[in-house]
Amino acid sequence: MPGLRPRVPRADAARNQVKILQAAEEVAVPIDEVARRAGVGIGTVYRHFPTKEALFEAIVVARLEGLIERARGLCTAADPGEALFAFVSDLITLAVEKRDIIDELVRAGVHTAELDAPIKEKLNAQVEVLLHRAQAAGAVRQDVNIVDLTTLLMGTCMAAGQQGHPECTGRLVGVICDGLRAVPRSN
Amino acid sequence: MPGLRPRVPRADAARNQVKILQAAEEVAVPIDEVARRAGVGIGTVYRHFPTKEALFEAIVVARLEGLIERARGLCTAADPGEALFAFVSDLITLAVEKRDIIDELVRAGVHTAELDAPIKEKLNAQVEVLLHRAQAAGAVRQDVNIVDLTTLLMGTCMAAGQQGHPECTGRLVGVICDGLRAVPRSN
DNA sequence: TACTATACGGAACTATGGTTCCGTTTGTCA
DNA sequence: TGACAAACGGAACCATAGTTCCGTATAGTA
Repeated sequence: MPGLRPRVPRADAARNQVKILQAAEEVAVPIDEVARRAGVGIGTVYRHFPTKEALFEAIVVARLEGLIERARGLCTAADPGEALFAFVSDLITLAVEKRDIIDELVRAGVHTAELDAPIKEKLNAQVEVLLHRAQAAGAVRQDVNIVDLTTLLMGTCMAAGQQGHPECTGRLVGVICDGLRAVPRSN
Repeated sequence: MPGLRPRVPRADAARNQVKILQAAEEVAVPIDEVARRAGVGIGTVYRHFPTKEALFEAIVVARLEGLIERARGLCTAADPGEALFAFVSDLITLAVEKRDIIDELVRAGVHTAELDAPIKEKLNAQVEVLLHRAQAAGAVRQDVNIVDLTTLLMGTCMAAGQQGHPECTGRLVGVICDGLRAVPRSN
């Protein structure tokens, strides 16, 4: 049963995989451009990632994993409210810094929806923990749910990433966090 | 000087222009699909709009004009705060309803940035009036500016439009408006 | 060092979708 | 009701960008 073989990759292959991933992070689309920047041939890119989508997905997954980690870390913070707000702030700041990828993703067509579900689920679950803790502590209004929160965050990340006004970041975070803190009104 | 001729279009041409515009509103991309839905030939689409971009731009401009109108109407409302919040609410609701166009626009590649500048400027100016009035009335925090506001709105429209959760709309609007109302904190 | 599985490079191919062109049709007007 | 400018239809064309294929190069190993 050859399926059990660990499949040790050749050294150059491992190196190239990293180069490709890095190149794709910095560039906007065309595969041959990614190849060029990574200093490899097109064929090599395809050897590592069967399809352009797969390549992007790999990048996104890596990024999401980072966020999950961040969220997990904040779950045990002393102040649950501040923990959630810190997460919001980090996320949006990151989106602004790495705007090319964000709007690549957006433009590449709402992969958001199709993307590897399990990882999104994991992130969602982790953020939900943050949200619930913050709500339990009375730091965040009761009426918002995880879907509301992620929608709000997704949107702000996209918008903040697109139009290049990094100086707004702080205020955007401020408005959103204050909005989350507020007591719901009737209107 | 033939340039002064009013250029009266033929009746069928006028009719087709409308059909094309309507078809393009409902569909996602391909020109030939737009043509099919409009019940005209591809050539006809191109007779009316020199390029695909021009077609989309025409739609966006029309839509923005509607928003400008709406904003203008709200400028004289008795309660400046509520006027701004009403605008926010309308805008986001509209984005959710017409989500196909929104994310078409987004996906079509941040035309947002390139788009016919004057009309954007006009909308911006009009919304700015709403914002300033609301701030003067003490209904909205002083630290947000027009760029912050539009970024926030753009983002929420995109996100709300994309992932299809219309039931969140109300809460999103709520969070944002409350965030705008809040007094800025130091953190 | 020789051998081979693994990996590489990139030309060629394909699919998609925008745009052009021109022969045909039709609205308008005398 | 001609006559003709205006408008139409859609096949053909072109560009872009993703993907395949296969001959060549090389890391790893005996």
